[in-house]
Amino acid sequence: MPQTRRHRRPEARPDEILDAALAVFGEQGFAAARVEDIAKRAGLSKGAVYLYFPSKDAMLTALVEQSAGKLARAAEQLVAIGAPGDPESALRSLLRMLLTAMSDPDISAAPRLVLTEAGRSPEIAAHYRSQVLDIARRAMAALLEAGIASGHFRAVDTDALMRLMGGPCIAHMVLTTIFDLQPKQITDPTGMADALCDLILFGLVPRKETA
Amino acid sequence: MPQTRRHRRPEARPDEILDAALAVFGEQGFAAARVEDIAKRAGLSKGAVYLYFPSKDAMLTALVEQSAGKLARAAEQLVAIGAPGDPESALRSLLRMLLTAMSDPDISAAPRLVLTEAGRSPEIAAHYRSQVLDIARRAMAALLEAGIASGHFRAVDTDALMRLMGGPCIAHMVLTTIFDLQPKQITDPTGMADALCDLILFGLVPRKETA
DNA sequence: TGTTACTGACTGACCGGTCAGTTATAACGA
DNA sequence: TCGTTATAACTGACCGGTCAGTCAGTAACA
Repeated sequence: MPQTRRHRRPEARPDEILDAALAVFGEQGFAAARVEDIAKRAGLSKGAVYLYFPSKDAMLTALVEQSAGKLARAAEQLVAIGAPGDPESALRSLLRMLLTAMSDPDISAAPRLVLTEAGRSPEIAAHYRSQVLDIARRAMAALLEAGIASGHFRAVDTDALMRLMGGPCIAHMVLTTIFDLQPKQITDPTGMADALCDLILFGLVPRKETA
Repeated sequence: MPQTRRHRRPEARPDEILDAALAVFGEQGFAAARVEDIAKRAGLSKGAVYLYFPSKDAMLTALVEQSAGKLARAAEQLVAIGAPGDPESALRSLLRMLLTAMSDPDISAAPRLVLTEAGRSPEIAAHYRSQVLDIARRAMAALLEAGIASGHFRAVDTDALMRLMGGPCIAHMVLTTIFDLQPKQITDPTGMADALCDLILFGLVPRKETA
Protein backbone atom coordinates (compact mmCIF):
# COMPACT_ATOMS: atom_id res chain seq x y z
CA MET A 1 0.00 0.00 0.00
CA PRO A 2 1.39 3.38 -0.89
CA GLN A 3 1.94 5.76 1.96
CA THR A 4 0.02 8.52 0.24
CA ARG A 5 -3.62 7.83 0.85
CA ARG A 6 -5.90 8.44 -2.06
CA HIS A 7 -8.74 9.80 -0.02
CA ARG A 8 -6.59 12.32 1.76
CA ARG A 9 -8.27 15.71 1.72
CA PRO A 10 -10.00 15.62 -1.65
CA GLU A 11 -11.39 19.07 -0.90
CA ALA A 12 -7.86 20.42 -1.32
CA ARG A 13 -7.69 19.18 -4.93
CA PRO A 14 -8.83 22.35 -6.69
CA ASP A 15 -6.12 24.42 -5.07
CA GLU A 16 -3.50 21.75 -5.66
CA ILE A 17 -4.49 21.59 -9.31
CA LEU A 18 -4.38 25.38 -9.62
CA ASP A 19 -0.92 25.47 -8.07
CA ALA A 20 0.28 22.93 -10.59
CA ALA A 21 -1.48 24.73 -13.43
CA LEU A 22 0.17 28.02 -12.51
CA ALA A 23 3.59 26.38 -12.58
CA VAL A 24 3.04 24.66 -15.91
CA PHE A 25 1.31 27.59 -17.61
CA GLY A 26 4.12 29.80 -16.37
CA GLU A 27 6.79 27.56 -17.83
CA GLN A 28 5.18 26.71 -21.16
CA GLY A 29 2.49 29.29 -21.74
CA PHE A 30 -1.18 28.38 -21.80
CA ALA A 31 -1.42 26.99 -25.32
CA ALA A 32 1.70 24.83 -25.12
CA ALA A 33 0.94 23.50 -21.64
CA ARG A 34 -0.47 19.96 -21.49
CA VAL A 35 -3.25 19.10 -19.10
CA GLU A 36 -1.56 15.78 -18.42
CA ASP A 37 1.54 17.59 -17.16
CA ILE A 38 -0.57 19.66 -14.81
CA ALA A 39 -2.21 16.49 -13.55
CA LYS A 40 1.15 14.77 -13.04
CA ARG A 41 2.47 17.71 -11.08
CA ALA A 42 -0.61 17.66 -8.89
CA GLY A 43 -0.12 13.92 -8.33
CA LEU A 44 -3.20 12.93 -10.31
CA SER A 45 -4.18 11.47 -13.63
CA LYS A 46 -5.61 13.62 -16.39
CA GLY A 47 -9.12 12.30 -15.85
CA ALA A 48 -9.11 13.40 -12.21
CA VAL A 49 -8.43 16.98 -13.20
CA TYR A 50 -11.65 16.95 -15.19
CA LEU A 51 -13.57 15.99 -12.04
CA TYR A 52 -12.71 19.41 -10.65
CA PHE A 53 -12.51 21.65 -13.70
CA PRO A 54 -14.68 21.43 -16.80
CA SER A 55 -11.95 22.53 -19.20
CA LYS A 56 -8.42 23.80 -19.56
CA ASP A 57 -9.77 27.30 -20.09
CA ALA A 58 -11.62 27.10 -16.80
CA MET A 59 -8.33 26.41 -15.02
CA LEU A 60 -6.80 29.55 -16.45
CA THR A 61 -9.85 31.63 -15.54
CA ALA A 62 -9.91 30.29 -11.99
CA LEU A 63 -6.21 30.95 -11.66
CA VAL A 64 -6.49 34.53 -12.79
CA GLU A 65 -9.49 35.11 -10.58
CA GLN A 66 -7.69 33.72 -7.54
CA SER A 67 -4.60 35.80 -8.13
CA ALA A 68 -6.60 38.92 -8.92
CA GLY A 69 -8.43 38.49 -5.64
CA LYS A 70 -5.19 38.31 -3.67
CA LEU A 71 -3.75 41.36 -5.38
CA ALA A 72 -6.98 43.30 -4.98
CA ARG A 73 -6.88 42.70 -1.25
CA ALA A 74 -3.23 43.78 -1.09
CA ALA A 75 -4.10 46.93 -3.02
CA GLU A 76 -6.86 47.76 -0.56
CA GLN A 77 -4.41 47.47 2.31
CA LEU A 78 -2.23 49.94 0.48
CA VAL A 79 -5.04 52.45 0.34
CA ALA A 80 -5.20 52.14 4.11
CA ILE A 81 -1.45 52.70 4.38
CA GLY A 82 -1.91 55.92 2.43
CA ALA A 83 -4.12 57.31 5.18
CA PRO A 84 -1.58 58.81 7.62
CA GLY A 85 -0.10 62.23 7.01
CA ASP A 86 3.22 60.99 5.64
CA PRO A 87 2.70 60.36 1.93
CA GLU A 88 6.42 60.00 1.27
CA SER A 89 6.83 56.94 3.41
CA ALA A 90 3.50 55.59 2.19
CA LEU A 91 4.88 55.78 -1.31
CA ARG A 92 8.07 54.08 -0.16
CA SER A 93 6.11 51.25 1.47
CA LEU A 94 4.04 50.82 -1.65
CA LEU A 95 7.06 50.58 -3.91
CA ARG A 96 8.87 48.23 -1.55
CA MET A 97 5.88 45.97 -1.38
CA LEU A 98 5.35 45.93 -5.12
CA LEU A 99 8.99 45.29 -5.99
CA THR A 100 9.39 42.60 -3.36
CA ALA A 101 6.30 40.89 -4.75
CA MET A 102 7.58 41.15 -8.31
CA SER A 103 10.92 39.69 -7.28
CA ASP A 104 9.33 36.58 -5.82
CA PRO A 105 8.77 34.09 -8.63
CA ASP A 106 5.87 32.48 -6.79
CA ILE A 107 4.01 35.75 -6.47
CA SER A 108 4.88 37.22 -9.84
CA ALA A 109 3.98 34.05 -11.75
CA ALA A 110 0.29 34.93 -11.97
CA PRO A 111 0.70 38.53 -13.12
CA ARG A 112 3.29 37.34 -15.62
CA LEU A 113 0.82 34.80 -16.93
CA VAL A 114 -1.85 37.46 -17.24
CA LEU A 115 0.63 39.64 -19.10
CA THR A 116 1.34 36.92 -21.65
CA GLU A 117 -2.23 35.67 -22.04
CA ALA A 118 -4.32 38.83 -21.72
CA GLY A 119 -3.63 39.82 -25.31
CA ARG A 120 -5.23 36.60 -26.52
CA SER A 121 -8.18 36.68 -24.17
CA PRO A 122 -10.19 39.89 -23.79
CA GLU A 123 -12.16 38.60 -20.82
CA ILE A 124 -9.00 37.91 -18.84
CA ALA A 125 -7.74 41.37 -19.69
CA ALA A 126 -11.04 42.96 -18.68
CA HIS A 127 -11.20 41.00 -15.46
CA TYR A 128 -7.69 41.89 -14.41
CA ARG A 129 -8.20 45.46 -15.40
CA SER A 130 -11.28 45.93 -13.25
CA GLN A 131 -10.11 43.78 -10.34
CA VAL A 132 -6.48 44.82 -10.09
CA LEU A 133 -5.44 47.74 -12.23
CA ASP A 134 -8.36 50.00 -11.47
CA ILE A 135 -7.97 49.36 -7.75
CA ALA A 136 -4.23 50.00 -7.90
CA ARG A 137 -4.86 53.19 -9.80
CA ARG A 138 -7.37 54.37 -7.23
CA ALA A 139 -4.91 53.59 -4.45
CA MET A 140 -2.19 55.61 -6.14
CA ALA A 141 -4.56 58.46 -6.90
CA ALA A 142 -5.62 58.60 -3.25
CA LEU A 143 -2.01 58.64 -2.13
CA LEU A 144 -1.11 61.32 -4.63
CA GLU A 145 -4.08 63.53 -3.82
CA ALA A 146 -3.39 63.32 -0.11
CA GLY A 147 0.20 64.31 -0.80
CA ILE A 148 -0.79 67.22 -2.99
CA ALA A 149 -3.40 68.40 -0.50
CA SER A 150 -0.88 68.45 2.33
CA GLY A 151 1.69 70.23 0.17
CA HIS A 152 4.14 67.34 0.22
CA PHE A 153 3.78 66.69 -3.51
CA ARG A 154 3.58 68.78 -6.64
CA ALA A 155 0.31 68.61 -8.56
CA VAL A 156 1.10 66.12 -11.30
CA ASP A 157 -1.04 63.89 -13.48
CA THR A 158 -2.28 60.66 -11.89
CA ASP A 159 -1.75 58.59 -15.00
CA ALA A 160 1.81 59.79 -15.39
CA LEU A 161 2.50 58.88 -11.77
CA MET A 162 0.83 55.51 -12.22
CA ARG A 163 3.11 54.76 -15.12
CA LEU A 164 6.15 56.10 -13.30
CA MET A 165 5.51 53.90 -10.27
CA GLY A 166 3.93 50.87 -11.89
CA GLY A 167 6.26 50.84 -14.86
CA PRO A 168 9.46 50.11 -12.97
CA CYS A 169 7.68 47.26 -11.17
CA ILE A 170 6.61 45.70 -14.45
CA ALA A 171 10.06 46.37 -15.89
CA HIS A 172 11.66 44.75 -12.88
CA MET A 173 9.50 41.66 -13.32
CA VAL A 174 10.10 41.46 -17.06
CA LEU A 175 13.82 42.11 -16.88
CA THR A 176 14.51 39.74 -14.01
CA THR A 177 12.24 36.82 -14.71
CA ILE A 178 11.95 36.87 -18.49
CA PHE A 179 15.26 38.31 -19.65
CA ASP A 180 17.32 37.28 -16.65
CA LEU A 181 18.81 40.77 -16.43
CA GLN A 182 19.77 41.34 -12.81
CA PRO A 183 20.68 44.84 -11.61
CA LYS A 184 24.45 45.23 -11.23
CA GLN A 185 24.82 47.26 -8.06
CA ILE A 186 21.54 47.05 -6.23
CA THR A 187 20.73 43.43 -5.67
CA ASP A 188 17.82 43.31 -3.23
CA PRO A 189 14.33 44.52 -4.11
CA THR A 190 14.13 46.79 -1.06
CA GLY A 191 17.27 48.59 -2.13
CA MET A 192 15.91 48.99 -5.63
CA ALA A 193 12.62 50.27 -4.23
CA ASP A 194 14.43 52.84 -2.12
CA ALA A 195 16.58 53.98 -5.05
CA LEU A 196 13.49 54.36 -7.23
CA CYS A 197 11.60 56.09 -4.46
CA ASP A 198 14.40 58.56 -3.99
CA LEU A 199 14.40 59.30 -7.71
CA ILE A 200 10.65 59.63 -7.91
CA LEU A 201 10.52 61.96 -4.94
CA PHE A 202 13.54 64.13 -5.61
CA GLY A 203 14.23 63.78 -9.31
CA LEU A 204 17.40 63.50 -11.31
CA VAL A 205 18.32 67.17 -11.21
CA PRO A 206 20.21 68.14 -8.04
CA ARG A 207 18.60 70.59 -5.64
CA LYS A 208 20.30 73.78 -4.76
CA GLU A 209 18.22 74.55 -1.70
CA THR A 210 19.92 72.05 0.62
CA ALA A 211 23.45 71.57 1.80
CA MET B 1 -7.76 36.86 -65.80
CA PRO B 2 -7.52 38.17 -62.25
CA GLN B 3 -6.02 41.59 -61.88
CA THR B 4 -3.55 40.35 -59.29
CA ARG B 5 -0.74 38.78 -61.19
CA ARG B 6 0.77 35.72 -59.68
CA HIS B 7 4.31 36.48 -60.68
CA ARG B 8 4.18 39.96 -59.25
CA ARG B 9 7.33 40.58 -57.25
CA PRO B 10 7.89 37.15 -55.74
CA GLU B 11 10.98 38.55 -54.05
CA ALA B 12 8.64 40.55 -51.81
CA ARG B 13 7.06 37.36 -50.45
CA PRO B 14 9.26 36.88 -47.36
CA ASP B 15 8.45 40.35 -46.08
CA GLU B 16 4.78 39.98 -46.92
CA ILE B 17 4.70 36.70 -45.05
CA LEU B 18 6.48 38.22 -42.06
CA ASP B 19 4.02 41.10 -41.96
CA ALA B 20 1.15 38.65 -41.92
CA ALA B 21 2.90 36.49 -39.34
CA LEU B 22 3.44 39.46 -37.04
CA ALA B 23 -0.25 40.33 -37.23
CA VAL B 24 -1.45 36.78 -36.58
CA PHE B 25 1.12 35.99 -33.88
CA GLY B 26 0.22 39.28 -32.24
CA GLU B 27 -3.48 38.48 -32.21
CA GLN B 28 -3.37 34.81 -31.23
CA GLY B 29 0.05 34.23 -29.74
CA PHE B 30 2.61 31.99 -31.40
CA ALA B 31 1.30 28.62 -30.27
CA ALA B 32 -2.34 29.33 -31.11
CA ALA B 33 -1.61 30.94 -34.47
CA ARG B 34 -2.22 28.78 -37.53
CA VAL B 35 0.19 28.84 -40.42
CA GLU B 36 -2.77 28.65 -42.79
CA ASP B 37 -4.12 31.93 -41.36
CA ILE B 38 -0.77 33.60 -41.93
CA ALA B 39 -0.77 32.31 -45.49
CA LYS B 40 -4.33 33.55 -46.09
CA ARG B 41 -3.47 36.99 -44.80
CA ALA B 42 -0.46 37.12 -47.08
CA GLY B 43 -2.66 36.07 -50.00
CA LEU B 44 -1.04 32.65 -50.38
CA SER B 45 -1.73 29.03 -49.64
CA LYS B 46 -0.07 27.25 -46.78
CA GLY B 47 2.27 25.36 -49.06
CA ALA B 48 3.66 28.58 -50.52
CA VAL B 49 4.69 29.79 -47.09
CA TYR B 50 6.92 26.74 -46.77
CA LEU B 51 8.71 27.73 -49.97
CA TYR B 52 10.07 30.72 -48.11
CA PHE B 53 10.38 29.55 -44.51
CA PRO B 54 11.37 26.07 -43.37
CA SER B 55 9.09 26.08 -40.32
CA LYS B 56 6.72 28.10 -38.18
CA ASP B 57 9.52 28.60 -35.66
CA ALA B 58 11.73 30.09 -38.37
CA MET B 59 9.08 32.71 -39.05
CA LEU B 60 9.09 33.80 -35.43
CA THR B 61 12.87 33.91 -35.32
CA ALA B 62 13.08 35.96 -38.52
CA LEU B 63 10.44 38.31 -37.19
CA VAL B 64 12.24 38.92 -33.93
CA GLU B 65 15.55 39.36 -35.70
CA GLN B 66 14.10 41.91 -38.09
CA SER B 67 12.47 43.92 -35.34
CA ALA B 68 15.51 43.71 -33.10
CA GLY B 69 17.62 45.08 -35.93
CA LYS B 70 15.35 48.07 -36.38
CA LEU B 71 15.30 48.85 -32.67
CA ALA B 72 19.03 48.39 -32.35
CA ARG B 73 19.56 50.97 -35.06
CA ALA B 74 17.17 53.37 -33.34
CA ALA B 75 19.02 52.87 -30.06
CA GLU B 76 22.32 53.71 -31.72
CA GLN B 77 20.88 56.95 -33.00
CA LEU B 78 19.89 57.74 -29.46
CA VAL B 79 23.43 57.33 -28.26
CA ALA B 80 24.35 59.94 -30.83
CA ILE B 81 21.60 62.24 -29.56
CA GLY B 82 23.12 61.99 -26.09
CA ALA B 83 26.34 63.58 -27.31
CA PRO B 84 25.65 67.33 -26.97
CA GLY B 85 26.01 69.08 -23.63
CA ASP B 86 22.32 69.16 -22.85
CA PRO B 87 21.48 65.85 -21.18
CA GLU B 88 18.06 67.05 -20.08
CA SER B 89 16.73 67.53 -23.57
CA ALA B 90 18.49 64.35 -24.72
CA LEU B 91 16.55 62.50 -22.06
CA ARG B 92 13.36 64.21 -23.19
CA SER B 93 13.98 63.21 -26.83
CA LEU B 94 14.68 59.65 -25.79
CA LEU B 95 11.48 59.37 -23.78
CA ARG B 96 9.41 61.00 -26.51
CA MET B 97 10.78 58.64 -29.11
CA LEU B 98 10.24 55.55 -26.98
CA LEU B 99 6.70 56.44 -25.97
CA THR B 100 5.71 57.43 -29.49
CA ALA B 101 7.04 54.10 -30.73
CA MET B 102 5.21 52.19 -28.00
CA SER B 103 1.96 53.99 -28.85
CA ASP B 104 2.08 52.91 -32.47
CA PRO B 105 0.55 49.44 -32.74
CA ASP B 106 2.60 48.65 -35.83
CA ILE B 107 5.86 49.38 -34.09
CA SER B 108 5.00 47.94 -30.70
CA ALA B 109 3.64 44.69 -32.10
CA ALA B 110 7.06 43.06 -32.32
CA PRO B 111 8.29 44.00 -28.82
CA ARG B 112 4.93 42.90 -27.47
CA LEU B 113 5.35 39.56 -29.18
CA VAL B 114 8.82 39.20 -27.75
CA LEU B 115 7.42 40.02 -24.33
CA THR B 116 4.84 37.27 -24.54
CA GLU B 117 7.05 34.63 -26.18
CA ALA B 118 10.46 35.23 -24.61
CA GLY B 119 9.51 33.35 -21.46
CA ARG B 120 8.91 30.23 -23.51
CA SER B 121 11.94 30.57 -25.72
CA PRO B 122 15.34 31.25 -24.13
CA GLU B 123 17.04 31.94 -27.46
CA ILE B 124 14.55 34.68 -28.34
CA ALA B 125 15.06 36.19 -24.91
CA ALA B 126 18.83 36.04 -25.24
CA HIS B 127 18.79 37.49 -28.73
CA TYR B 128 16.58 40.40 -27.76
CA ARG B 129 18.55 40.99 -24.63
CA SER B 130 21.85 41.27 -26.43
CA GLN B 131 20.53 43.09 -29.50
CA VAL B 132 18.12 45.53 -27.90
CA LEU B 133 18.19 45.72 -24.12
CA ASP B 134 21.94 45.83 -23.69
CA ILE B 135 22.21 48.54 -26.32
CA ALA B 136 19.42 50.56 -24.73
CA ARG B 137 21.09 50.21 -21.37
CA ARG B 138 24.40 51.41 -22.73
CA ALA B 139 22.69 54.38 -24.35
CA MET B 140 21.06 55.34 -21.08
CA ALA B 141 24.25 54.81 -19.13
CA ALA B 142 26.12 57.09 -21.53
CA LEU B 143 23.45 59.74 -21.22
CA LEU B 144 23.41 59.49 -17.45
CA GLU B 145 27.17 59.58 -17.07
CA ALA B 146 27.46 62.61 -19.31
CA GLY B 147 24.79 64.32 -17.21
CA ILE B 148 26.51 63.45 -13.96
CA ALA B 149 29.91 64.54 -15.26
CA SER B 150 28.54 67.92 -16.30
CA GLY B 151 26.77 68.37 -13.00
CA HIS B 152 23.31 68.37 -14.53
CA PHE B 153 22.33 65.11 -12.85
CA ARG B 154 22.75 63.58 -9.42
CA ALA B 155 24.86 60.44 -9.23
CA VAL B 156 22.24 57.71 -9.22
CA ASP B 157 22.33 54.03 -10.11
CA THR B 158 22.16 53.19 -13.83
CA ASP B 159 19.89 50.21 -13.33
CA ALA B 160 17.45 52.23 -11.27
CA LEU B 161 17.34 54.88 -13.97
CA MET B 162 16.92 52.24 -16.66
CA ARG B 163 13.91 50.86 -14.84
CA LEU B 164 12.55 54.33 -14.17
CA MET B 165 12.76 55.31 -17.82
CA GLY B 166 12.13 51.99 -19.52
CA GLY B 167 9.44 50.90 -17.11
CA PRO B 168 6.91 53.60 -17.98
CA CYS B 169 7.43 52.80 -21.67
CA ILE B 170 6.69 49.12 -21.10
CA ALA B 171 3.81 50.08 -18.84
CA HIS B 172 2.45 52.41 -21.47
CA MET B 173 2.57 49.64 -24.08
CA VAL B 174 1.01 47.06 -21.78
CA LEU B 175 -1.70 49.35 -20.45
CA THR B 176 -2.70 50.79 -23.81
CA THR B 177 -2.45 47.84 -26.14
CA ILE B 178 -3.18 44.90 -23.86
CA PHE B 179 -5.50 46.32 -21.23
CA ASP B 180 -6.92 49.15 -23.31
CA LEU B 181 -6.38 51.60 -20.46
CA GLN B 182 -5.93 55.02 -21.98
CA PRO B 183 -4.62 57.90 -19.86
CA LYS B 184 -7.44 60.22 -18.82
CA GLN B 185 -5.93 63.67 -19.13
CA ILE B 186 -2.85 63.32 -21.26
CA THR B 187 -3.83 61.75 -24.53
CA ASP B 188 -0.86 62.07 -26.87
CA PRO B 189 2.40 60.20 -26.30
CA THR B 190 4.49 63.36 -26.54
CA GLY B 191 2.51 64.94 -23.72
CA MET B 192 2.93 61.81 -21.64
CA ALA B 193 6.65 61.77 -22.38
CA ASP B 194 6.98 65.38 -21.28
CA ALA B 195 5.01 64.77 -18.09
CA LEU B 196 7.19 61.77 -17.26
CA CYS B 197 10.32 63.65 -18.16
CA ASP B 198 9.37 66.48 -15.87
CA LEU B 199 8.75 64.03 -13.05
CA ILE B 200 11.99 62.14 -13.64
CA LEU B 201 14.03 65.32 -13.75
CA PHE B 202 12.45 67.29 -10.94
CA GLY B 203 10.73 64.71 -8.75
CA LEU B 204 7.47 64.67 -6.93
CA VAL B 205 8.54 66.80 -4.00
CA PRO B 206 8.31 70.54 -4.71
CA ARG B 207 11.50 72.63 -4.76
CA LYS B 208 11.91 75.50 -2.40
CA GLU B 209 14.80 77.09 -4.25
CA THR B 210 12.76 78.62 -7.05
CA ALA B 211 9.90 81.03 -7.19
C1' DT C 1 -22.39 -3.76 -0.76
C1' DG C 2 -22.49 0.91 -2.00
C1' DT C 3 -20.12 5.11 -2.63
C1' DT C 4 -16.37 8.18 -3.47
C1' DA C 5 -12.20 9.22 -5.77
C1' DC C 6 -9.65 8.15 -9.21
C1' DT C 7 -7.27 5.83 -13.53
C1' DG C 8 -5.61 5.58 -18.17
C1' DA C 9 -6.86 3.84 -22.63
C1' DC C 10 -9.33 5.81 -26.11
C1' DT C 11 -11.55 9.19 -29.55
C1' DG C 12 -11.80 12.80 -32.52
C1' DA C 13 -10.40 17.23 -33.89
C1' DC C 14 -6.76 20.01 -35.08
C1' DC C 15 -2.67 21.54 -37.30
C1' DG C 16 2.41 21.53 -38.86
C1' DG C 17 4.57 20.02 -42.62
C1' DT C 18 4.80 17.43 -47.41
C1' DC C 19 4.31 16.78 -52.16
C1' DA C 20 2.03 15.46 -56.51
C1' DG C 21 -0.21 18.24 -59.39
C1' DT C 22 -1.73 22.91 -61.54
C1' DT C 23 -1.28 27.41 -63.59
C1' DA C 24 0.81 31.47 -65.54
C1' DT C 25 4.38 33.10 -67.93
C1' DA C 26 8.52 32.94 -70.61
C1' DA C 27 11.46 31.06 -74.28
C1' DC C 28 11.89 29.09 -78.50
C1' DG C 29 11.28 27.54 -83.15
C1' DA C 30 8.83 27.49 -87.52
C1' DT D 1 1.72 34.57 -85.38
C1' DC D 2 1.06 30.42 -83.27
C1' DG D 3 1.99 25.99 -81.24
C1' DT D 4 5.40 23.63 -78.08
C1' DT D 5 8.26 23.13 -74.32
C1' DA D 6 10.33 24.67 -69.95
C1' DT D 7 9.95 26.42 -65.56
C1' DA D 8 9.01 29.34 -61.63
C1' DA D 9 5.34 30.02 -58.44
C1' DC D 10 1.89 28.21 -56.29
C1' DT D 11 -2.15 25.02 -54.62
C1' DG D 12 -4.61 22.10 -51.53
C1' DA D 13 -5.44 17.30 -50.32
C1' DC D 14 -3.22 14.47 -47.38
C1' DC D 15 -0.31 12.34 -43.56
C1' DG D 16 1.10 11.78 -38.98
C1' DG D 17 1.60 13.37 -34.48
C1' DT D 18 -0.39 15.67 -30.57
C1' DC D 19 -3.61 16.59 -27.14
C1' DA D 20 -8.26 18.14 -24.97
C1' DG D 21 -11.78 15.82 -23.31
C1' DT D 22 -14.53 11.11 -22.32
C1' DC D 23 -15.77 7.08 -20.03
C1' DA D 24 -15.73 2.23 -18.66
C1' DG D 25 -13.48 0.25 -15.18
C1' DT D 26 -10.87 -0.08 -10.52
C1' DA D 27 -9.29 0.69 -5.81
C1' DA D 28 -10.13 2.27 -1.25
C1' DC D 29 -12.86 3.07 2.07
C1' DA D 30 -17.72 2.99 5.17
